Amino acid sequence: MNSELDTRERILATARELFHGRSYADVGIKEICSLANVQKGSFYHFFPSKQDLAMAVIDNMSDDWANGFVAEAFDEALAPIERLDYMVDAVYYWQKAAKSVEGRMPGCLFGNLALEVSTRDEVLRARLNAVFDKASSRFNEALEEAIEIGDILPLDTKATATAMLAYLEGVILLAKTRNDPEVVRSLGPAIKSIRIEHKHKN
Amino acid sequence: MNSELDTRERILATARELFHGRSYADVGIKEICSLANVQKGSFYHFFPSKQDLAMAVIDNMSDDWANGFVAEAFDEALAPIERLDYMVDAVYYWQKAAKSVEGRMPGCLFGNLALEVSTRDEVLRARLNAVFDKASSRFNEALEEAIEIGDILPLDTKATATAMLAYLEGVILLAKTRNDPEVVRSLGPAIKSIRIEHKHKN
DNA sequence: ACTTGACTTGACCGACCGGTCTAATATACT
DNA sequence: AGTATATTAGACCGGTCGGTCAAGTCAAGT
Repeated sequence: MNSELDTRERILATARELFHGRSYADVGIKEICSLANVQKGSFYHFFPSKQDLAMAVIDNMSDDWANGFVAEAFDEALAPIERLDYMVDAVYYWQKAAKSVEGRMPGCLFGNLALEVSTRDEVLRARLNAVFDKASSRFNEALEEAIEIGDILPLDTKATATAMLAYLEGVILLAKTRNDPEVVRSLGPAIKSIRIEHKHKN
Repeated sequence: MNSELDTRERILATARELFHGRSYADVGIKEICSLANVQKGSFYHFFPSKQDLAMAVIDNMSDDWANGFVAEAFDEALAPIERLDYMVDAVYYWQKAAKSVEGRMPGCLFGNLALEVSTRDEVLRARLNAVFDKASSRFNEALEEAIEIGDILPLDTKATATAMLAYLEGVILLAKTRNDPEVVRSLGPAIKSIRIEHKHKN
């Protein structure tokens, strides 16, 4: 029987929300437990450590993300270039909604965690890196397709895809620092202007 | 007399290094004090709180930055477009050097702090935002000049300048997550491909 | 009926956090 | 010399941190 949403799920959802809205270090296990209506002991029954919880949160968010609006954005029915705009829009609306609820722009959970923990925790860093790789490959597919159908001139799709992801993360970073989602809308579309040519043979 | 480098300066330098190499939350005042060979009491004589220390660190780094390689990069003797490459190079060599010393890529102090604290601390957030504004205006000047001398076609310089800064921060974020400065070198130069056109009149 | 093992409870642990405070000491001015 | 002031020293504070643990509860398996 589901004890009104599996205890584990409740912990996960609460942790995800808190980590996203604040930061890894600022959110304690005690707070997660009380928000999720769970006792400490139960927590440590499901998650051996805070680090393990973070891993689970990353995986969980990554899945939701991949099956949610990223799946929509990179839908093959959309023209490849339009997928980029869709992605930017999705980020914009999400951040805007989050801000109107919490008062602050939370930014990207992965970006936030990456900068916070990657000098301290190899395991989490690697996990976050894998998430970025996966995201970047989505951009890559879109670019390859765009070239194939002649929408854009040939270029180094892998490098450009990574650059686009970097740009998106950078835009979110700046928007969060300004606490203003409109930055995403005004800067975001320029993601389409980024180009990295194939390397010349030396 | 300088007690072998002003106590205050020693605290500042140590804190800057630690905050940059790890994070704001992870570094305690006690650790800063012992590394700087200063007692707690002295610390709180110079800095009313950890937040004030963070402010001072931000200002200090911002000054060093503006008078250091940013001043070099945006030297008016350089062709405007070359300044962008210079900036990317500077970031690359700095991150590479830091990694070879510490084993990890620290990334950008401002970006790191921005994502870590801006949902929690309005004052720090505003300060960081001001730093980004200042940096962005440097890009803006270069772009205006580049247009004036006909190096690039007219565009929305302010928006493009901010986009370029965002891109740089994003590239650093990804590089840090990969713990690989080479990302800066391979992705960085594409900063020149970013363009945001003037808004159409509606 | 009895055992097993997953799950829950909440008290408890040592370590550490940011910050305070009093007393001592060095320095500068008169 | 005497006094005010800037600086240092380090014990101390309440609170929180991540994590442990012994003692249970409860449902399913035999």
